[in-house]
Order: sequence, then structure tokens, then C-alpha cells
Amino acid sequence: MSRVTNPRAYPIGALSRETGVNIETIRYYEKIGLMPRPDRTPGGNRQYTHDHLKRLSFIRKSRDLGFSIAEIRSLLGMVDQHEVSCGEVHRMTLQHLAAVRDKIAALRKLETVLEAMAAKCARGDVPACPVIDTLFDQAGA
Amino acid sequence: MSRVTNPRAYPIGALSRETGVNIETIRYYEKIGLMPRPDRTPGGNRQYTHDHLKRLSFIRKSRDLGFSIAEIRSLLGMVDQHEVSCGEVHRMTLQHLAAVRDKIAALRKLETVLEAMAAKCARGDVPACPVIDTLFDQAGA
DNA sequence: CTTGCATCTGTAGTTGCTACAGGTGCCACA
DNA sequence: TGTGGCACCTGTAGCAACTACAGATGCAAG
Repeated sequence: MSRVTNPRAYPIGALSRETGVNIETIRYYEKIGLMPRPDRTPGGNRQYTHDHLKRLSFIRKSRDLGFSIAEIRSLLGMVDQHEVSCGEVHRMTLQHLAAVRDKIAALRKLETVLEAMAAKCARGDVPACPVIDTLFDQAGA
Repeated sequence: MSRVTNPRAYPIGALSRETGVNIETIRYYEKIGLMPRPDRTPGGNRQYTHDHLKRLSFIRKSRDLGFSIAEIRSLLGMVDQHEVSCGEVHRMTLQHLAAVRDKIAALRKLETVLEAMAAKCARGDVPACPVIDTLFDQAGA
């Protein structure tokens, strides 16, 4: 009985390193119920398993893909209930894809406007600033 | 002396309508010092002038272009001090443009990945969900 | 003078974390 | 066996940029 801690368990720091998710963020995910509460050492330190690692990686990747916490919760909910409805997942993916495309389109417009503004004063310092003028021009949309 | 309120002044609701900025947001901008405190009616209601309208429109447009509150504060600071350094404004615009382009590039990548994921299950409901599988694949980056 | 919408203040909630403060656990090394 | 010191603990507050109340007044028209 020399070992009190499970040799196959990771402390939170290891999980953090492996997944690239901040320690505070891991605890935050636990608080909001996205990650299950892990076992603790007698002293109270969290002990994670490989399953936790897989789950956290899933969350991390989904976040990287821009899924919201709510969306991830819904995806994991299906996984947890062993009721992965591929149709539903597909629908969520497409919906998210549409949102991403909208965002790209909006940013492109923005890019164009910014380019135009920048181009106006590209010739150096002039008394009146064209960028400021543009922003102050007519009261609204 | 029949009129107590200035006929050339707008109440906050009118300013909101003209600029498309939420009433609560206008008060918020005042609280954080982005908008100056307007005069009040004897009863305490805010009375805005055309200058306020111009300034708020400026803020609105800048926000629409994705400038942060801090950036707008800096732009307005130059305006307020009658020291509009066109070079500095130009620099800020270009910097912001670069950030926008970075964001577009990131979203494009994301779009590609999401498309690929969605395409995998486009053929209908299959026992294992390819999207979930992709997200669960190998533990990390 | 009443009706009722417009405004008022102040606080709390949103999303997704991050950053403390002030305390313990754990483990290797002597 | 003791101790140094990093890892970890809880809990709270802060970030951006608002939004959403609650509960109290202002103001103008009929």
C-alpha cells in the first residue's frame, strides 16, 4: 500500500500540458458541467484518466473550430447518452459552417472599407485626416 | 418662458433612433467616458445636441468597422485635442486591417475543416458519426 | 389631472475565460 | 525523517462590450 495516488492518473497540470487547455479553464469546464468531476487524491488533488483526456481534447478541438460552449454541450450530450444522431450533428455542423461563412463575408466587406480608407491617406500626412473625415461623414448608415 | 427643455435638443430615445445605438449602450458609453455628459432637463433627462449625434455616429461606424473601444477612445482623443495625427490614424487603420485579414484567414481554414467534416456524413445517417469521430480522433494537435 | 410612454439609476447577467490571493498537497532529495 | 519548493486547491473578481432587468420618476398630450 505504498502508493496513495493512482499511477494511471494524471494531475491537472499534465492534462493541461497534453491538451493545451489552461488549468483554470479545465476547472472552469468542470464548474459549468462540461467536464465530469474527477476522483481526488486523499489530499484533494484532481486525478484524471485517459477518458478525461479524450473528452477535453474533443472540447478543445471543437472550440478551435469555433463551436460555442452550448453547442459542445449539446454534442457531448449526445455522446454521453449514446444517442449520437448523425443527422443532428450534421445539421449543427452545417449551421455553424453557415455562421462562419457569414462572418467571413462580413469581414471581407470590412476589409474593403478599411482598404479604401487607408488608401486615401497613403500619400502622407495631410492637414485633414481622410480616415477621421470618413468616419465623421453623414450622420449614419 | 414656456419651454423648459431646449427645442434643439434630443432626448436619448431620439439619439438612439438616429444613430441605431441602443439607449443602454449610449448610457454605457457615457459611463466609460466615450461620450461626454450631456446637459439635463430640470427633471434629470439627458439633452443631446447635434455634436453628440455626430460623435455617436462616429463611434457607431468605428464599431461597425471592428475598432475596439480602446481604439476609438484613442481616435477620439486625437480629435478632442485637435491633434489628429494622420500618420497615427493611418497606422491604426492598417494594423486593424491586418487583424481583420488574419481573422479572415483563420475563418477560411475553419470553413475548410467544417466542410470536410460535413461532407463525410452527407450521405445520410450512419452508425458512427464521422463528425464526432473526427473530433475525438487522436488526442491533440 | 390623469394616463402612459420615455427616462432615470443601479445592479446583475451574458460568453469564455483569466488572474489573482491566500492557503495546502505532494514528492524528491539530503 | 524533515524540508524545500513547485503543483495544486478554493473562491472571488476582472476582462470586453454590452444587455436586461427592477423600481422609481419625467414629461407631454388629452
